[in-house]
Amino acid sequence: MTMRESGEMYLETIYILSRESSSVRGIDVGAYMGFSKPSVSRAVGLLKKEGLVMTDEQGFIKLTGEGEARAKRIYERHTLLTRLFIDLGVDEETATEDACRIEHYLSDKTFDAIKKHAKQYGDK
Amino acid sequence: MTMRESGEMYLETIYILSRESSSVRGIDVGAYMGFSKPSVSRAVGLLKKEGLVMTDEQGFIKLTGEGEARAKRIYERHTLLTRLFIDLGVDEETATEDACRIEHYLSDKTFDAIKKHAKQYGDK
DNA sequence: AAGATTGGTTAGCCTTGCCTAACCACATAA
DNA sequence: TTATGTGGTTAGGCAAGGCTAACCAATCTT
Repeated sequence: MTMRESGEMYLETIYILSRESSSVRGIDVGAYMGFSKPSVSRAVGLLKKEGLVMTDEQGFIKLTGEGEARAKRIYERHTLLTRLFIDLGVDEETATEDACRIEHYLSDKTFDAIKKHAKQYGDK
Repeated sequence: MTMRESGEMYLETIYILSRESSSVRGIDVGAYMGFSKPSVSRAVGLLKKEGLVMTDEQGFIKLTGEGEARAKRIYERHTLLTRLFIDLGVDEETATEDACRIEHYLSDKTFDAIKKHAKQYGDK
C-alpha cells in the first residue's frame, strides 16, 4: 500500500507526540486525532508493514528513520503553510485546518516554490 | 449528501464541457475524467438529487443555477491556483495537477487571502 | 484473591467512489 | 427487417478508512 492522506496524518501525529513524550501509545494517537482505538490499531499496523513505524518492548510506538523523514516532510508543510496563511491574514484556526488538509496534496515541486516565495515574502 | 471532492470534480468537468458544446453527455464527462459510464451515471444521479444538475428532454446534462455557481467557484480556484503556481516557477503540468487536488480543500477565507495576495504579486 | 480499569486487537459494518459485466433502448446500416 | 453500435442504467464487487461491540491481557484497588 502506498502512503495516503490518512497514513500521513497518523505519521505526523506520532511525530508530534514523540517530541513531547517519547512513550507514545496508540491510545494517545487516537485521543489526539479524535479516532477510535481500533482505527489507530489498524493504521499503525499498516505503517508497520510499510516499515515506517515500530513498537518497542513495552509496546510504545516509534518512528523508523524512513518514518521520521516522511513525518518531518509533512510537518514542515504543515507549519510553513499555516504560517503563510496567517501572514496572508487568515485566522489561526482556519489557517491550521486548511494547511492540515492540503499538506498532503502538494507535490514537492510546488511546495518548494511556495517555500521559496514565502521566504522572500516573509523577509521583506 | 454534502458535496465532496468527487462531486466537485464532476461539476467542474460538466461546467468546462458546457462552455464548449452545450450538449454534454455522460459519456463525454467520463471520457474527460477517465471514468467509466456507470461511475458517471451514478455521480450525475447524485448531483441531480442535490439539485445541482438536470438533464433536458434529449438527455443532455445541464447545470442548475446553484450547480453552476458551485462549479464556477471550483473552477476559479483551479485557474487562479494554477496560474499562481506557474508564476512561482512550477511547470504547467505540475501546477495544474496540484491545483486540481487542493482546489477542493481550501476554505473561502484562505482562498480569498491567497487571491488578494496573488493580485498584488501579479500586479507588481 | 476478586473485581475494575486500561490499552490493544479482532470481527464485522458503513460510506465513498471507483470498477466490470450485463442489460435496455434507440438509431443507423445491411 | 434484422443486426450492429452507441449511450445510459442496474447489479454487484473492491479498497480505503472510519466506526462499535466484544474480547484479552495486564495492572490497580479493595
